[in-house]
Amino acid sequence: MKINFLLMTTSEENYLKVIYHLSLVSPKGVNTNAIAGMLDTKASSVTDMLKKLSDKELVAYQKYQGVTLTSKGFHLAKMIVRKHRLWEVFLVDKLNFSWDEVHDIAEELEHIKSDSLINKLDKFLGFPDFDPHGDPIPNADGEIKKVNKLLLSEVELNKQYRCIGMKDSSSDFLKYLDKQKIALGSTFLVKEKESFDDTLLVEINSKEITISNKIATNLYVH
Amino acid sequence: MKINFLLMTTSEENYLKVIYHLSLVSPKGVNTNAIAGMLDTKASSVTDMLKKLSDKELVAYQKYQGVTLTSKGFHLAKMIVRKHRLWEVFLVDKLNFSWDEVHDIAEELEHIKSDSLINKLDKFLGFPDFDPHGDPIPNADGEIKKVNKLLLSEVELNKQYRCIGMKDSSSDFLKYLDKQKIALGSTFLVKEKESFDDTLLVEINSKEITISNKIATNLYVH
DNA sequence: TTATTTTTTTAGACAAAACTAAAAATAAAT
DNA sequence: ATTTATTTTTAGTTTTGTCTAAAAAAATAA
Repeated sequence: MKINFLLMTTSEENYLKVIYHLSLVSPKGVNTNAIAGMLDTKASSVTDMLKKLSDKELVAYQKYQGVTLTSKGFHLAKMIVRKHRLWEVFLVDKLNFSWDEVHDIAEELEHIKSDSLINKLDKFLGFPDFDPHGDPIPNADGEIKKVNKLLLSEVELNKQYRCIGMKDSSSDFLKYLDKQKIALGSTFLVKEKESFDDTLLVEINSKEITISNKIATNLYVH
Repeated sequence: MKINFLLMTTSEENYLKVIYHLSLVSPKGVNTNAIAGMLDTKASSVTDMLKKLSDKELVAYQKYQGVTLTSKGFHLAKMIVRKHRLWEVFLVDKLNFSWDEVHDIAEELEHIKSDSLINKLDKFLGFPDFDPHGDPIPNADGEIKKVNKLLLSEVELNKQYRCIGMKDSSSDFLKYLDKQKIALGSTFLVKEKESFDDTLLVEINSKEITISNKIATNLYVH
C-alpha cells in the first residue's frame, strides 16, 4: 500500500495507536471515553483530535457515533505498532533490558520517523515475528503472523502447551512471571483444575506450581 | 555531578546543544543571531527561550550580552551530544547506514529520555570514544577524550598522518570523501604543496591524488 | 561625536494540544 | 413515554513555542 506523505505529530500517532488497539476489541466503533481513558486525557480533547484525524482521512468519524480507522489510518497504526515492538525486541535482545522495563522507552522510540531506520533495525534483529511479550510484529507491508492462541484457563488437562504471550503486559504481572520463572516458550502441562475457584495445578519446566485463575486468564498458550 | 531532575523539552534540548557547539568557538558568550541561524528560527524566538533556560539556571543570560552555559547546562548539553554520537555509532556500526545518512536520524534519537538506555547502548557498542565522523563521545560523566589534531592543510611534508575527523560533516563533503575512498583512519602523506593555490599532492592508501585547499582545511589528521 | 546600521528585545498574535464548564445528544430507567 | 443519567460535543481558556512588527540598545562609520 502506498501512503501519501503525511507529517504526523507524536500526539496524532498516539491517538491512532490507541484507536487501533481498541478497535481490535470493538470493531464496530471506538468510544470517545475509551480513548480518553487509554490516553489519560479528557473526552473533549479526544473530540478535537478526532476531527483533525478525520480531516486527514485517517479515521471515519461521525459525531456521537464513535470512530473507526480508514485503511490509511489502519496501515499507519500498524506501522507504529511495528516500530514499538521492534524496538522492544532490540531493547531486550541487544541491550539486555528485562521485559518489564522496555515499554516506556519503546513508547518514545516508536515515534522516530525513518522508514529505512526501522527496516534496517528489522533486518538487524533477524526479522522477528513476535515481541518479548509474545505480541506479533507487523511486517513492512503491515501483514501480521496469526497464531491461534488459547488462554491457559481454557486448555485441556494433561496436554503440553507452550507459552506464547500475555494478555496483560503490565510490569507487575511480568515481574510475577519472572519470579515463577515463566517466560515466553515455557512449557505448561495442567494436571488438575480445582472446580471451586478454578485454581490450576501446573507442571512448568518440570516443577509443579499452583496458578490462580487470574493468572491463567492472562497467559496465552499454544 | 548530580543534576536535579529536569524535564527538558526537545526544543530546550536543541537550544542547549546549539549553545554548546557555538560556545566552543566563542566561549565569551554566544550571540542571539548565531543561535537563530543554527536553529533556523527568528532572533525573537531565541530571546524567549534564553529567558526560559535562564530561569532553569541552564544558561547565564544578560540582555544584549550574549549567553553562556552554566555548569548544569554544560553537563546537560554534553549528555545530549553523547546521545547523538552514540546513536550515530549504532546506526553506522550495527545498522550499516553510511556516515552521511545518520545525522538527521540521530537528531531525533538524541531526545529519547532514559539514562539506562544510553548507558546500555554505550556498553553494547563497546564504549566507543569517537563517532563515525571522528568527533569525541563524552562518557557518562561528561568527560571527553582529547586528541591534538591538525588540519591536513597545516601538516609537514613527507610525514605520515592518520585521518581522525572532519571539521565540516555535511552530506556533500562526506560523499566526496567516499568517492575518493577517504575514511576515518585513512593514511595521508603530503608529497607536495602548490604555493600558488595551496593544492596538495597527497598519497592516500598508496595512491596519489591532488587535494584542494578547501578539502585540506576540512580534514583533521594526527 | 553624532549619525547610521545592525543586533537584540518587547509587545502582541497565532497554532497545536491540552483544559474546564456548560450544552446537546444518546442511552437507561422508571 | 417521560425522566434521569451518561456520554459526547461546543465554547472559551491556557501553555508552549513560534511568528511579525516595532522599539531599544549596541556597534560601526562618517
